[in-house]
Amino acid sequence: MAIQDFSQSLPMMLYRALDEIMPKFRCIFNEFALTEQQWRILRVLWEHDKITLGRLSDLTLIPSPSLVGIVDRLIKANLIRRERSDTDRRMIFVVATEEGRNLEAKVMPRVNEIYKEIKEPFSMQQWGQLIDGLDQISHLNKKTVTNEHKE
Amino acid sequence: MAIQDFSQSLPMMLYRALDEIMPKFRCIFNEFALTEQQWRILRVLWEHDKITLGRLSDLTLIPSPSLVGIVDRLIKANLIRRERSDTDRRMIFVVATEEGRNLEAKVMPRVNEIYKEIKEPFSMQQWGQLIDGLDQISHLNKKTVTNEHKE
DNA sequence: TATTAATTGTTAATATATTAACTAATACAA
DNA sequence: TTGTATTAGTTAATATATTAACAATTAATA
Repeated sequence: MAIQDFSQSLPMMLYRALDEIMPKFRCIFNEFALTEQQWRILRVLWEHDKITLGRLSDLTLIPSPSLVGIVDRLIKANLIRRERSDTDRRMIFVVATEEGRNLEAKVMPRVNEIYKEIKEPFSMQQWGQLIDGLDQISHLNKKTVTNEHKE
Repeated sequence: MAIQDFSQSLPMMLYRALDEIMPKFRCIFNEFALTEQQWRILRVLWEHDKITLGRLSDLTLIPSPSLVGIVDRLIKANLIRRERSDTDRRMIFVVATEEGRNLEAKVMPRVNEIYKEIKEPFSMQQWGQLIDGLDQISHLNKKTVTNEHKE
């Protein structure tokens, strides 16, 4: 017995959950003239002083080709800057400008407020189960729970 | 205490889960020269003989402006067709062609196979908790539902 | 009935996703 | 060292998302 009802399939449930919560956040981002992807990059830079484009792509889940343009626009907005590595000239670091860093104190409280609203109706156990389930999904290929036979 | 670690926030957990599972499905879609969105539309039409663009947008979670072009391309591929309503000339129905309907028997078994793989490492209880959690997220604005239901 | 409001779908402008191909720099092996 | 493979980032082409504005149709109301 596989997927019966499309609307109840895992992918659509995930998409629908995002479809429900992200507009709430995007309202805030728009107030600060940020797109969701731009915010993700700043959000990571608030936790990492200096980060390569590759790692930034991993942490934001923004594909490298998209990252190029998004970073360009953030630079134009004077919120971040590029910095080529001296040791490995292939690598490019991204750093938040002071203006970019200053945004954290303005945006985060608003975002945390919404986040709290979303989390509030859940019991601590329910929430934990949800996060654990999602975590297991996103590690399907890593922790091989199934058999690993040799030949 | 709100969001501490960006990577562990609900939105990023949801995005990461999708990022893990969707490429598996997209491989199959590509074999049939379908994009993910095109597949969603066909998937809905296999459950509904005739459906308006508005409702199709709701069920596929594809925004109306995007739907226009996606439907155009599906028509060009001879998989669906438009049909203007006689009773309310604002509405446009979308219907699968025979070629579109025939795809179901070819694609669904492959998709179900992947779906089973994803679901397999979960206990029935774990899976139920995950789906219930996602369902509660996507109904935050509608109604506060207590879990424990469904037969 | 004339006017206004709401609904359905579309167009337009900009930003991002997806896939493939490509450049430059580095690592590595013969 | 030379040749090759790998890595980090970019460019290109096409498809989709987001937001706003718009046209056509229907519904609602004075």
